[in-house]
Amino acid sequence: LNNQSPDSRRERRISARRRQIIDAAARLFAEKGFHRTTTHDIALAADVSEGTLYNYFESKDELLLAIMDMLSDLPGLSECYDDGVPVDAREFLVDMLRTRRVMIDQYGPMLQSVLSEILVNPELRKQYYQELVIPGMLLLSAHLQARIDAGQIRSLQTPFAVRLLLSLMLGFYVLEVLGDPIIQLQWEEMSQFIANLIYEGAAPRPVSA
Amino acid sequence: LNNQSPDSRRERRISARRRQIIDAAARLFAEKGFHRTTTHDIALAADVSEGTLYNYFESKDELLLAIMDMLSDLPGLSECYDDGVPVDAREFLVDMLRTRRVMIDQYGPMLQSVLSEILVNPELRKQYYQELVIPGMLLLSAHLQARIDAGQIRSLQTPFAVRLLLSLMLGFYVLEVLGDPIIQLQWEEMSQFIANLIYEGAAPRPVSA
Amino acid sequence: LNNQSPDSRRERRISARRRQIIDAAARLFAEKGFHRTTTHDIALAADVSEGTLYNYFESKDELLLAIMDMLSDLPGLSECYDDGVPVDAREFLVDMLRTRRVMIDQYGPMLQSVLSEILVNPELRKQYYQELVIPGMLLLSAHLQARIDAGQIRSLQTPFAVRLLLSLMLGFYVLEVLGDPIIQLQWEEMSQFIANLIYEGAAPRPVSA
Amino acid sequence: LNNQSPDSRRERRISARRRQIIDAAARLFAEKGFHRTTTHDIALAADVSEGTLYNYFESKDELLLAIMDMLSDLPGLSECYDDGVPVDAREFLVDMLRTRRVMIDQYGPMLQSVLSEILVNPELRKQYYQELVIPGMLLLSAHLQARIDAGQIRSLQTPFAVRLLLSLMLGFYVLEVLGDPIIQLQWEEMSQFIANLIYEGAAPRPVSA
DNA sequence: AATGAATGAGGTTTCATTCAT
DNA sequence: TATGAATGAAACCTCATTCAT
Repeated sequence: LNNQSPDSRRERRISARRRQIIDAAARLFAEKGFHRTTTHDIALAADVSEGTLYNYFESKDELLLAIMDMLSDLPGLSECYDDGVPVDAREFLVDMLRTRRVMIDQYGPMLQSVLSEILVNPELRKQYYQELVIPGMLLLSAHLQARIDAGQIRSLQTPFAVRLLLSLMLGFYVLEVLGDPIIQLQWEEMSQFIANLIYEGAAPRPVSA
Repeated sequence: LNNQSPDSRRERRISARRRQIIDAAARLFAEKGFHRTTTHDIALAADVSEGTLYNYFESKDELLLAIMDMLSDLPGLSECYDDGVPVDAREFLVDMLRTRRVMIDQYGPMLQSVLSEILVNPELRKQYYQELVIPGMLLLSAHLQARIDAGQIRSLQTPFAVRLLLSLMLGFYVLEVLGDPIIQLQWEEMSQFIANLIYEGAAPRPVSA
Repeated sequence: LNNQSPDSRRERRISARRRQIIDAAARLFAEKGFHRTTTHDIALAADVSEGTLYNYFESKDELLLAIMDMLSDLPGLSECYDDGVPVDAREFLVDMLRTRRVMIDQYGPMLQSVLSEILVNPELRKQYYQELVIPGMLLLSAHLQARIDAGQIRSLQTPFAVRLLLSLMLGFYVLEVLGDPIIQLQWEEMSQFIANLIYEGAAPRPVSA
Repeated sequence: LNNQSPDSRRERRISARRRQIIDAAARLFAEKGFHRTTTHDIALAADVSEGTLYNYFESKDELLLAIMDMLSDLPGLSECYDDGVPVDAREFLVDMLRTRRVMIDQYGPMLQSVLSEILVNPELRKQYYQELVIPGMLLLSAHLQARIDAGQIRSLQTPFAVRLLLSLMLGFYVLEVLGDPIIQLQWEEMSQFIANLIYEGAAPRPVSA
């Protein structure tokens, strides 16, 4: 009944251990920052010895990179727009914001620590941009194009539009981390508002005759 | 002709020294991050001795706080919308983005180092939110209201709108730090695009009869 | 046909394993030094697991002692002078140097690692002196005496002569490890020269009338 | 009366501190070996803090290199044969061995730790050979040639002779470290014996008619 | 007021050894 | 018997801070 090859069991154990360490580290990094978190802290939180950390990761820096890799492996990114085109454009925006919220709830801590380091680490920055930002923009770009082709939104310069949306989400994320209550508590309402504004514009409504 | 009181000269000298140290620190913090920058590095860059640093700042942490204080003293924030209301709403948005660009060029390094730490330092976060974000939102809010009152934009929920704009700028800033070429090189065109989109909306244009 | 008692087979297997580990260790110790060689390295080189090392040796230190024991078990030392006395004294010196060369080729790495540690480990030093140096000196002493008795060399203070010869060989060994090209490449010629010099002396040759 | 420039005082203080640390380190390295000596030990023995060590030396390895450099800066080497040629050849050998003894008493600990590492560290080995062994051989070579020219010793292949002498001294040094009582206690007598043997040879003395 | 050498607590990392499988 | 993941003590090194000059 031992129908698992020992190798596969071993691999799963190793991968579970890695995950256990990464999760502990990401949480602590988000709470106190990468540099204020000691390897001792991580070992304690992950319930392993400090030595064991180094059986799974070459260095503390590697641990941060591993966290970043997890972020870029997110199945989420691709799937989150995959429900097909049919919904109308306004709904699409709301959906995007909603999905993002879910992902933040799940991967927020990882993003937080990574983002903090990225801002001040040119090397990491480059890697992050290549592995996360560019793929994200490509996906978003394709979706926008599909909307345009479907006539749901007017033709526009997608590179600019993509940056608009991405910046918006990044900015919301930062505001959320900063503890802004509106973002935290009225996310749904705000999503509706944003979607509406972007769809209809801020210009005074022409008095329909 | 020594019409300056010795005290005021002394004060100015002290304040110049402080500024010299803060500038050096902010630059290094932005380049390598707060934690990877040693007090030795700062002393070298500011062309003073390490001991002197401690005559002007109680600790390295204090230095970061001083940088943050400089950011919140920026006259810029208030002035940048002060040209009065007359310009039309679309132009207002473009102006805002343009002004932001100028400020980033000037205060970018300070913001970069502070933002990085804020993401992972709850205490700093709170202070930053109170001293920088809230005042900024209030200013923006007032301006928006003025536009609404002037009939330049339609009535909308200002708290949401304010967060939209702020997030947008924060997000742009992060994308810029990340090295996104479009943001860096086509800022002017992109500003026009954004202003337009927000003003007119993304909905397909009704074929005017 | 199983004419070996299981015990003896087992013993031989154990002893072969020990030898396999010792050889790997000695090689690595000579290459990188005792302290820069990890038990992990040894396990890898000996093609066993780290755990297995500890089934055969109590500790890493024990491994070094085992290497030293191998050196003192060398049959070589005693045999190398055993060809009897007949050859003339000059030839005896050349033989000695030649034999030494062969032994170095074989046991060099072991000697190298042991010697390095001996220089800085008083305990080991004592043991090495007792187990290797003294027996070696006794052997050499007996041989010299035999030569003297045979009238092949003049009567001299053997304790001093023994130290002269031993030091010479030790010194040559160190020079060889240091990479001196003359020692490495012209060993044979040099042996002849040394033997000659010691036999005949460095004094100007009396012009034979 | 402060007739010393502050700079020169500072330099001397720094250089004294360096020496103080090097001496402590060399002593400990010789006693326990490089690897068994901790930076903590060194700091304690040199009566400075561990941090201070690193104000004077980049790393523990650098400390070993500094010790080696001191050995090669020895004025001794060149001076020790400088008394001119006049003394007879036998006396020259005795002098050489005597001088060596003095130098060992002074620099022995340094040599001990360096030699131990050299045996198992190829990089160090090369440097040591270039900086210490080769210059030493050149000096010795010149002296031998002078003796030959003066007719005090017969013509011989100096490269071989040089290696003979050097090996002899190296070997004696190792035997001394090993604690051999004859070398330690009867050095003078032994020197005489060696000088004699090498000068006159081991061949049975022809019965002078 | 300015200096920079000295400090030592504390960080990251290594590695000999153990032990459950 | 063989394995190799887990361990944790201890090593090397850094750096914010102090203080005598």
